[in-house]
Amino acid sequence: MDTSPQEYKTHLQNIYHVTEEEYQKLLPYLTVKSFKKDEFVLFQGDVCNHLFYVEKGLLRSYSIDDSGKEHIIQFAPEGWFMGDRSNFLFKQPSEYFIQAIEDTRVILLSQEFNDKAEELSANYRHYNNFALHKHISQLQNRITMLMSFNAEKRYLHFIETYFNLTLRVPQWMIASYLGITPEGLSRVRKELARKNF
Amino acid sequence: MDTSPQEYKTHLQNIYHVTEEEYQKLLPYLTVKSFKKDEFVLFQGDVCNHLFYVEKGLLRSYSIDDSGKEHIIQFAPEGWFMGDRSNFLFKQPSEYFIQAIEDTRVILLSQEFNDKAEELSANYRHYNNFALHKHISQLQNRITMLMSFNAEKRYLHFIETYFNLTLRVPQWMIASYLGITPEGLSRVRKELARKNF
DNA sequence: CGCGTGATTGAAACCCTTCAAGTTTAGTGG
DNA sequence: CCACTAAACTTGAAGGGTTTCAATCACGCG
Repeated sequence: MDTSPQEYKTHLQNIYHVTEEEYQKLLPYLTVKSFKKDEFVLFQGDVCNHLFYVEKGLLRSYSIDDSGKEHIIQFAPEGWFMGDRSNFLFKQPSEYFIQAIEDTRVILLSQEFNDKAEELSANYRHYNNFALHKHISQLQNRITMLMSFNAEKRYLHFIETYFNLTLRVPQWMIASYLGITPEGLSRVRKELARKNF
Repeated sequence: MDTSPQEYKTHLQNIYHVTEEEYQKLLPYLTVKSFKKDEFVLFQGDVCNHLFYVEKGLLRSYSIDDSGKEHIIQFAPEGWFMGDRSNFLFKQPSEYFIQAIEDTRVILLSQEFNDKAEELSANYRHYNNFALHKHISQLQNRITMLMSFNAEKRYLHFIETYFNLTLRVPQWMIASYLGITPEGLSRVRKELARKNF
């Protein structure tokens, strides 16, 4: 066991206002797991049976396209969720890898947890609905960015939105997330420095 | 009134297995509205108070970026939903325009409808959850496509996925959806014809 | 018929990638 | 703690895919 059950509770209280009674009923559906830097949380092709809540550390999810190129889908630092949401519910093989960028401790939430929590608490239902809509909003912004921003704008948008990550994530991963090459990003940064940004 | 209430029912039955009793309670939260070709269903900046279910016709949603360029977010033919999901729940001003590409009849679902339906029916909750996850899955695919496909692949992917739309939607709109210029798409098509595709 | 919109085509320009080489940084074992 | 090595980052030159701009063609509709 990685952490005491008490820690779960704090997280559920943070996530939504869980009662003691609900908490006792949900406890069996939660697991804590730790991953070392570079370790894989999920492999492409495996079924993603859990949603991962990052307690500490940093995860990334990415796919590999036909030409063997990596594309980073998402970063998840402390307090964020990670998972192949599109295949979690449908129990399809995941299209993504999930890997630890730092030593990371995650809470695993199973589909049963979700079902049970939704059954028990209207509060959780609202919270979950909120989270899904937030996710949609974020994906939509990403699409808009990919369609209308050039490399420089994308990078500026990234450091504006995820400033804390720019220091923890290697540059080539940021490039991959932005849909440009590492060389491309290097040149963008050089140009920004020249304009003494 | 555009259509008889009876038509609503069929749609709710299609969407999920609504009972007669539930249906009677939900009826007040639904409206039907018709739009002529090119008419606007929603303007950027307005609050999107409804989700739109397309009964007949075809809608598009799009944003306009800083340089004045249109970017098509989504098409919605019969049986599809349309709406600014990211701002519907949060009642924020919409970032998108929604416009009718053909004469279109839609059912307007208010937030109250959603709340009420979720309260009444576990069936609806599951359905709604399913729909949100499907939406996430679709957005994720779009991002992967934008990051790893060139113009030709994007177009081939489009006609494979939405073949019925290629005949109803003007070419420049498809180009906008794919994130390329109309000229670019024209050249892609020429090249595909040359390779007698 | 003529006008406006959409589609096509060509030439030049641009942004970004690719490839290759060099430099810096970070981690490991002696 | 230094030396060594691999990985990350930088830089340059060449090339490719797409855009931009402008002109032309095709078509549908009042």
